[in-house]
Amino acid sequence: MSDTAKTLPRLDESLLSHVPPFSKLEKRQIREILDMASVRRLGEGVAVFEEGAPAERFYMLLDGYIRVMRITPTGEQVIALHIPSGQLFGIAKAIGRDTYPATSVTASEAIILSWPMRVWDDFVARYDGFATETYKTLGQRLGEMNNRIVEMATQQVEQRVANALLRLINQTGRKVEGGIEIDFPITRQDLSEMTATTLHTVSRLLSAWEKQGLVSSRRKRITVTDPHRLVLMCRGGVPT
Amino acid sequence: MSDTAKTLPRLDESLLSHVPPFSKLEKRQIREILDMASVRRLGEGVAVFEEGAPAERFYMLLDGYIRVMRITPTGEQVIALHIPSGQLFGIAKAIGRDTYPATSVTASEAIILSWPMRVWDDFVARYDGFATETYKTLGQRLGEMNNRIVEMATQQVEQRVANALLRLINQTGRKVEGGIEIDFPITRQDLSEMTATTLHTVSRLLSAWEKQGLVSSRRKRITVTDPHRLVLMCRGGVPT
DNA sequence: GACGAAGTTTGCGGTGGCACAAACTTCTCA
DNA sequence: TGAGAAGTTTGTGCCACCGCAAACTTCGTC
Repeated sequence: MSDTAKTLPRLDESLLSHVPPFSKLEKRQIREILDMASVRRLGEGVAVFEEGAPAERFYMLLDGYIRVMRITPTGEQVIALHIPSGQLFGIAKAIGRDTYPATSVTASEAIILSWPMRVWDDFVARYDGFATETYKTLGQRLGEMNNRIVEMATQQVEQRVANALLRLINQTGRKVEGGIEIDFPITRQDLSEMTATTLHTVSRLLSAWEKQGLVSSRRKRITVTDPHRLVLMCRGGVPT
Repeated sequence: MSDTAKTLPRLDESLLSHVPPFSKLEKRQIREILDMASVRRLGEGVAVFEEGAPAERFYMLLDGYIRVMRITPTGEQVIALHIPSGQLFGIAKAIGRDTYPATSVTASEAIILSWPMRVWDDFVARYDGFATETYKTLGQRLGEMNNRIVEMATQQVEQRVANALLRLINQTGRKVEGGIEIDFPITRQDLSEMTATTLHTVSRLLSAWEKQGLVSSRRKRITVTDPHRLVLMCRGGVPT
């Protein structure tokens, strides 16, 4: 289970000192927290925990990206959201659950800390700002889910895909020459699972947008070259 | 604003003593809480608060039903969920927000208590079990939204409407002769806004189901007469 | 009890985007 | 360097569902 945990060097306090849930703490407290943590370095596409499993640990993503997904009885996958580094995840206890509500998979190479769920209440009680910041990110995710529901209910596929792309570059975008690139490998299939459509339709849309100079893409990589015109796309606007 | 607040008699402790967020408290504490509360009795279809407005108060629904909805820039409405009596709502502070994330409208006549948001932190700190129970209902709502996303992404209209009906009778159902009735007035339009379809399609489905004896409906009232066969409908099963 | 408003039913035609299929490109690893 | 796997592109046919339209029913109200 915790194979790679011991192989890494002792963790430095600076790792957590600028991460919101811990930013108000003193060095001494961060030391305490780090000493309780396990570290793991994971490759791409590795499951951190599965939907329905007992929530025995909670996690902090130090580097990389996490994809939160659910699987239907018929085997279809739906991607709920992506988590960027610096956020807690798997915090079932915060919403009064004792099993994980969804599956978490690494969307890129990732480094994660984790603690046994039993120390959760301690964290909340002892560390100033921890609870507040945690519930703030919870609120953000809730808002995001809310938006997705509205989108799926009212928008066409084209607009949903455009929205998904914009959200990705906002949250996980990296400036490169000629635009903003999504910072982790993402396939047409992934994008289709985020927008409730098929990889074929996503492929067609991206091809069309590429011809119009809105995006440029390689295998598993997508760069948005003209975010502004992509925004217009979201409002149901017809191109050119 | 708070016109009807004073017209009601002094509130009895028994009102809150069995409601989860307060069930662990002593009579004395409940008295404190009630003395801080404003009461309002509202008719059907009245907005309690609007999306985006500053979250100045939080609410407890004592009787009736609340519909949580969002409105798109183009004026389309999407119903996010229904809240049954005994639950808190408008608890923006719990998710680190200072504006309401959605609009709340009464789905039936309703009686609501409310407190200024400034006492929220006091409630959390002073009253045992308040925070825990609050986050539990938050978790339930989150889970419900999550399910809706998966449904909308993977299921056909017929299955979504069946699911919505079942959810409604589970959460807000009332046993009547010949089945379980949804406990508040609900139109085809409402149902369509819950399932991302049109009132026409909902009407057609209900008509078909009525002929098959699955449901029976009058204007603004729907009774599920054969929940079991409706469950089969959700799995994509074709009717007899 | 008659009028209007609100809610419901039903018909019909059009279409967005899915299902199926097949070829092509890019990566990985031996 | 070559073979297979993984990911992408593109074409074709079709149908579930929406949009529009019109008639009908139920309810509230003066």
